[in-house]
Amino acid sequence: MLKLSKKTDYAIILLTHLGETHAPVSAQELSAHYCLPHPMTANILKQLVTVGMTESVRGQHGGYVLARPAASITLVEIVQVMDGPFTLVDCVHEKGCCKVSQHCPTRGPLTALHRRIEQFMEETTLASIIAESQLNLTSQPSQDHGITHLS
Amino acid sequence: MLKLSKKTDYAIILLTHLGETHAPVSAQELSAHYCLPHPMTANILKQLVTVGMTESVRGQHGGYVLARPAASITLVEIVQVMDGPFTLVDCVHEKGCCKVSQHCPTRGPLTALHRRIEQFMEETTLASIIAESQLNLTSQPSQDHGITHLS
DNA sequence: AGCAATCCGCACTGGATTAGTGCTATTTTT
DNA sequence: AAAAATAGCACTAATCCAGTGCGGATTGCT
Repeated sequence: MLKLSKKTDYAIILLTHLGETHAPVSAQELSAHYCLPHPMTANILKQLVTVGMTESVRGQHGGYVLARPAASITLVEIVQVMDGPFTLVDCVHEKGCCKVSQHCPTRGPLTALHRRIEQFMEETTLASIIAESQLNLTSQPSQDHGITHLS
Repeated sequence: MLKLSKKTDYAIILLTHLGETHAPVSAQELSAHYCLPHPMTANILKQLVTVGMTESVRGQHGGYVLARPAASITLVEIVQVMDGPFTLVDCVHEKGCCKVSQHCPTRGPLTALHRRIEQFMEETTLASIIAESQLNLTSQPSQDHGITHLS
């Protein structure tokens, strides 16, 4: 199913929020603000700390902040942290059998597709996501509702 | 997990094979040739018939052939048939809650990514896949083995 | 006529992955 | 000392994918 996991989706939202503020934001605030289940939010934020994308401030009035500039965090990195390594297809055809399809017909086009997706996700940084979301805020609120559904 | 299902992968391989031949090919031949489980192969081919991508020839010496010219079958179509509708994220934020994030920060960049992937998969037809795979056949067999692993 | 090969359509099972939950400890501020 | 917050576990439930199986219909060969 060519889709991003919810965790990845949540992570992007949370990181975007952190990138827009400077003071630490607690997991509770974030989950309340975006109507996400608290434990989920907490887990994701913890995971982001372990990979060095965010830093945590403990104690009362603690919370999370970005550990690195938003421009240095790429979409591909977020996806790989939350979703695991990005592979369009795992090459099932490794076994000695089927020597005929050593040049598997799918490999060429699928590696091409893979690279395109990867490249775009490398170009897309958290900073550009934030920039784009703020552009949308300044435009009309309920203008483009018909296009919001993907596919 | 941003990846194609095996069924989709198999379907591409099978369709590619059908696109290269003219006589009907049986499910058995195909599964033997690519070392795929027979029932799987049969199921995929059946499904491709129901959506009009292939036609079946019953009886002895029967099998499957493409129902349409390879150039008219796009990758996006194959993916959607086997994997279901292509949506990068299903917008979880539909409920009345969270009005603040009506312009969800992820929507902009993710719809952009979505459209790029979709566009590439629309441009990629079965015919172009076949063409590319035949190009590789003429070149050296074991030249580009290091790049075969995606990601 | 009969047999064998093949497709047809449906339903089922097992395993993996995702989504989401819970609890206890530790740190910091008040 | 109490409250607010993160840290680090491990666990459960649900969904989805991969793969299997079977009874039936159709066609070709002998």
